[in-house]
Amino acid sequence: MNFKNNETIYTQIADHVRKRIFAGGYARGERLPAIRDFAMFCQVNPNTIVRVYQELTEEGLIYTDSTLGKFVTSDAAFIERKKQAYVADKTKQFVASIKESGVTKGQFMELVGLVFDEKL
Amino acid sequence: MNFKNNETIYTQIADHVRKRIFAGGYARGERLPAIRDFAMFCQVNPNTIVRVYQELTEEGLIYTDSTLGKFVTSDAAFIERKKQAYVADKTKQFVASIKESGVTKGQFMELVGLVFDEKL
Amino acid sequence: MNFKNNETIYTQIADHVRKRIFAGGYARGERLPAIRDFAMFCQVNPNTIVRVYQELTEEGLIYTDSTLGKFVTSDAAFIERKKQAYVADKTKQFVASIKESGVTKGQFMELVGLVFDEKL
Amino acid sequence: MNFKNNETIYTQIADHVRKRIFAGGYARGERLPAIRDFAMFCQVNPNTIVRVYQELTEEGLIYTDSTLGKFVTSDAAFIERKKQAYVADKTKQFVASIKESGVTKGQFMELVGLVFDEKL
DNA sequence: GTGGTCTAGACCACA
DNA sequence: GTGGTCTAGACCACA
Repeated sequence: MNFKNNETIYTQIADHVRKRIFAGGYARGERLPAIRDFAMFCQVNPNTIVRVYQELTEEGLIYTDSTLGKFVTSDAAFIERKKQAYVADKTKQFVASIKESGVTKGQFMELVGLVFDEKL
Repeated sequence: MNFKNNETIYTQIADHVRKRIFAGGYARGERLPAIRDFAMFCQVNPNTIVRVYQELTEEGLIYTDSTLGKFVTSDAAFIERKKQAYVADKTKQFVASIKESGVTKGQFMELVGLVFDEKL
Repeated sequence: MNFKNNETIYTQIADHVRKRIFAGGYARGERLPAIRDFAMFCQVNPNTIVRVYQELTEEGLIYTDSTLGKFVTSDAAFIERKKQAYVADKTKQFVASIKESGVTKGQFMELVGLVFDEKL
Repeated sequence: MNFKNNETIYTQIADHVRKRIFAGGYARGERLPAIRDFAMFCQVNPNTIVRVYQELTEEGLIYTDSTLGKFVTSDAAFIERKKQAYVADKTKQFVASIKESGVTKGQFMELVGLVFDEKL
């Protein structure tokens, strides 16, 4: 994982896990990586991962089965709703931001399409 | 101006000014708000604005006429190039990030279109 | 460190560190003094050192390992190139300036030689 | 005249005049440009030139004949002594500074020679 | 303890 | 009034 400078590390990792849950990379009910392992993998202090899991727990995406570890919620509909909300929210923020630069819809939609297909 | 928590204030303001230059809201050659005035307006310390203007100066978007103030560069082609690069870059980052959540191209393009037209 | 009046403190310190890197006094890969320590040593505000390190970071001479500190780049060839450029540049500026006073080459070269050997 | 950022304008102008006196570009006894004219030429506030002339007056290089203007001293020996001192002093400062970067005498003398002849 | 950001406010050069 | 530098010091994320 490479981290950006201008955003806190724990939010970057939280976002990464969230999206992986949305995409099914962590399936519903699946056990998440142990804090220490994940910290090692990210080359990050375990406290940082603790904070990540806290945040996702507050959102209801994961839960703790004490001693067994952290698990993705098994409520598939809930995950789907969160995913739709997340994507819509991020997209609104991004599009609102990019529109401030005075780009036209045509140019922008074309750009998004090309970028999605990794042709640019 | 309302600031987000998880991003530094100076980058948020810098981004705002940058986009306004791209959109022509600050025209080429136009004088930018004085540091102290802008700081008052943003309810922020003057040093924070100093940093914003420093960053934009390094990018070549603005320049200083000491004692007269800060001005947008008058090189329109340069601004246009920077704008294209900015929009493409931000879009690449955003789309790459959003794809991690497992969204399909069809859904996403439709969403972007609706959001652009503020129908959502 | 004694500072001259007519040049900003941060440029004087930056220049000092830069030259020390060139001379190998801070070896490649070596950790630089912590911001607060260096500030104490120079009897200067920590923010001033922040600015010094920022400048050297932009030049590529040093980099940050957040929480571990600041380090000299390990690219020896890069340092050498920067050194040659620095010495040539400063020398050009100085010689051009001193020539305006109407000194002859002979006198000047002799003077430089004596001064280099600290015989004057 | 182009001014550097990191040195005050009045010292830059003062240095320029000083060196021109040393080189005979302003001959001994010659009248210096009127404050307003010189200010116009430098695109600078008249107060700045006032300060320049003050400094040179304190050094004894120029004097004021009230109502007639500012004149270069007619004491040629004095000017010569000042010139030697100036060149020696600046050279000492420069060489001491450049030696900190770890350059060898041979390299440096060769560089100075080339630069003096504008072959580099 | 490490760096990064931000504030409140002073003082300077220049116009 | 304009920007530039600097200080003293707080608070934050991360290890």
